[in-house]
Amino acid sequence: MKEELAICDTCANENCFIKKHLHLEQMKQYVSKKHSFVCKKSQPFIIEGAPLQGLYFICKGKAKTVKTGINGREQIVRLTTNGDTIGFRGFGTSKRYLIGAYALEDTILCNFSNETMMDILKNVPEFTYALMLFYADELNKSENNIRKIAHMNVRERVIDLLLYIHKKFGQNNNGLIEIELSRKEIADFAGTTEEQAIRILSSLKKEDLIKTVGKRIGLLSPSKLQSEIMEHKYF
DNA sequence: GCATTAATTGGTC
DNA sequence: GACCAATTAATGC
Repeated sequence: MKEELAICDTCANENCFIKKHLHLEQMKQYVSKKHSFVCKKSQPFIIEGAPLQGLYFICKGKAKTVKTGINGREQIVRLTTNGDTIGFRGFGTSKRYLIGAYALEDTILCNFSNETMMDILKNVPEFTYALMLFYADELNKSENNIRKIAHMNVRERVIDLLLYIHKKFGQNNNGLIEIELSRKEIADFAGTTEEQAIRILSSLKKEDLIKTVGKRIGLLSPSKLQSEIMEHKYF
């Protein structure tokens, strides 16, 4: 039953790198070599500093990737969901993972071994080219994040996060964003402490800009929030 | 139902 | 804006 979890042929993730190139005849042999499994909520599937074990793709679910700082403080680097890929950094250049990854909910993952990935990269130029474009895009995002952390204050970074998850995960018909992050995780993303994140959420709530139901957050006025961080969006 | 964990608030540096 | 303490809410077992 485990291997039945994720079949690329019937997968709905059109944005997945594998799925996008599945029409190529050569890809079929590699796809059959992948290994898929379930990672339970809040469990890690990549340990920071552990030896590389290939590339992971999210078939269904959500995950965070983190970097651990000096005093045990974590920085959330990226949030990922269906079709996204994880563990691509350090590929070829490093023997160990430079990030850790945790499931934010029960998540079905697909794993391609180092050897399989190497074969694909060497033999399927379309795939390699697409991955290069992806890297370039990720680098750009990473540079934007540096700027954000340098120039934005905490309130602005929290607002930025809210708009980001709003855009990435969407809002359901109750007006709540389709992801559950703990206050700690919000803080880890915004590069601050849990208390500070809570205070900012509280004031945003008082200002009628957001609403909260348990861990879920809803944006009442995305445009107002957007305008508050507008000055940082020059690009 | 109890026990551990998360969220919140207030205060100090 | 971080760190600590106290209280309350939520969640796991």
